[in-house]
Amino acid sequence: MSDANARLERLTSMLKRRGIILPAFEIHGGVAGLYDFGPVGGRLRRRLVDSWVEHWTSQGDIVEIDSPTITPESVLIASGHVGEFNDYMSECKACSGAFRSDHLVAQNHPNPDILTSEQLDQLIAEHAIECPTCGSQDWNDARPMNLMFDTRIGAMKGGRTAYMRPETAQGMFMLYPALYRHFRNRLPFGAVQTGKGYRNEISPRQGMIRLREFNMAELEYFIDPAVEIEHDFTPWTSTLFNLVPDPEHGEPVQMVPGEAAQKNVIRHPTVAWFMARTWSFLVSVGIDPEKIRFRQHEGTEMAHYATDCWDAEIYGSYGWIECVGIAHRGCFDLQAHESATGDKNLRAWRPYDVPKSVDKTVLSGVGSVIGPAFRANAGKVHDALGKIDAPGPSPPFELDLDNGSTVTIQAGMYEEKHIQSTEHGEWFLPHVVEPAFGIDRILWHILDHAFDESGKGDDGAYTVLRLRPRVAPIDVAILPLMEKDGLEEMAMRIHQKICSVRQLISYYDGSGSIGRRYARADEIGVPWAITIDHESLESGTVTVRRRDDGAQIRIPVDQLSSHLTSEELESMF
RNA sequence: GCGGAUGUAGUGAAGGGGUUAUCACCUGAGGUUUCCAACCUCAUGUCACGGGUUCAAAUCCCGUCGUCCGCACCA
Repeated sequence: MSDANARLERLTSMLKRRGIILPAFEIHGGVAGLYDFGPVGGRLRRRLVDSWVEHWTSQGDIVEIDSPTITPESVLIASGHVGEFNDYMSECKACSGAFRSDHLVAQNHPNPDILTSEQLDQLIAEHAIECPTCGSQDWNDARPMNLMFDTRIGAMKGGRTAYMRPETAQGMFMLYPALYRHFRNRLPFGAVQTGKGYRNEISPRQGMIRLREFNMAELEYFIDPAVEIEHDFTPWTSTLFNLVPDPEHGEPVQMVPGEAAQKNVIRHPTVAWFMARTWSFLVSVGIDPEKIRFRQHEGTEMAHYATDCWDAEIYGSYGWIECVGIAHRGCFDLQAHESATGDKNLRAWRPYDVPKSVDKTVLSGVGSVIGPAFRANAGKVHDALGKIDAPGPSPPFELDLDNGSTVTIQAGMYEEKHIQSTEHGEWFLPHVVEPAFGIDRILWHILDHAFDESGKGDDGAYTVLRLRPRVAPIDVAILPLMEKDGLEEMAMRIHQKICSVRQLISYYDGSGSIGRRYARADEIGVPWAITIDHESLESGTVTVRRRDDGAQIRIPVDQLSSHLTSEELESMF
């Protein structure tokens, strides 16, 4: 076994032993692709998600929403997920190549998309379809590849088909009208949502990398495609990003994001800007900047909705893993929902710089004549006349109505009407830039990058989880030097006081030698350990030990929670 | 879904047709200890599930389930 695999096993078993990440439902045998966050991991995840939400909402034009995970089928039909996820696959028995069954029979059927698996198998057999890879004609039966968990809304047969959402994004699109009102009809604006997404993976592998139920965090940023946003790239003027463009577009380069946008390596400046903001987030929660790269999707691998997509990949025990997808989705989703529902509220209003005035003369039916003459068709006649610029053909003339019939218009049935109006703008479909984060994958890499076994002394074998304080599950360990002479009472009081402070969590540990307790705290990444000794009883001061180097200072106990809250302990060493 | 491997305490491992299943770490209690996994004593906790063979199954056989690895799949 390689060293890397051995390290991975030690990390995994530590995560399980210390209650960070554990296989779910284990007493019932476990289920691949489902994990629990334990007493330590649960808080780590919460801190990570909170950091993420704060990172985006601090921008000022982004709000948080939350929508159901159960999603009616029609939503996912409109979004394309049902079509995309419902394909049948055929596998070649000879070379194990897997192909979409409908593509295999595309030449043999006008609309293979609608065929059942039996029909597909029959067509493949009839036409002796060859495997595109190896030429064999021996196929396994077509099987559906729907990766969504289905369910029903409502009991019994009357229930409506629904799916567990495969992404959170649709919730933001459903709420577009509410967001548009909230932001007083002004683009750009965005919404974030964090929560669970579901994919019924055929065979989940690689631990936290491919899950059946996973934590997502997605941002939809709505922009006017006609307006070039001036993004401020100055925070990253000396930060070189590792960029791996689509091979058709160029070689991997290191470049600051502003330049990459300017030189069109990244095609859209807003995409570049979100890539930069994403980089900053990842680094702020403890991802090693050396292990981040951005890779552009190739045309063939692009999701069905995306027009340009860059993945943030993080390097860890499983190699380079896609952890964030930043996609320019164009107007795909809003348009899809608009045409599926006919809803008129999925657009934004763009005022013209100079209002367009309309000044024309058209024909206008005379109601008192047309009404009796055409009765039920009168309305259509009015509409058709209104489209004819004055003076129009000389009467009598034939007029085509939009219901296909033709009527004869006599003089006196209409008059000329002068129309003068001003158009101040137009309705358009906003475009969307979507950064979508796989929280579990990021969390995994935080742990992976923080897991330090370099040890101290000769024997090595000392584990420290070097988590950033902002994501550390526990802020501080409270350790009485010994559990006697009143040290334990004082320690317990401090512990309870810290825990009562908003956003702070401590834990009390009085068992084992002081060194063992430091080691336990280090292993789950507690950044600070407070030790209460006899001097504490007399002077009201305690020692603060820094996880990363064991250095200690002594501070008054009543300053503890304020120092922890303000994160200024670091500067006191 | 296919092929291979595998399932023994919280973790990691050893063992194996025989009645009390072993070891280390971990965890807990007590002792000791005035700051970095010290030490001593004690304790909790385990053979995935179901069936078969057998006087006796954790061990052998069959099945199921789970897990791991490879193939394939993977917005």
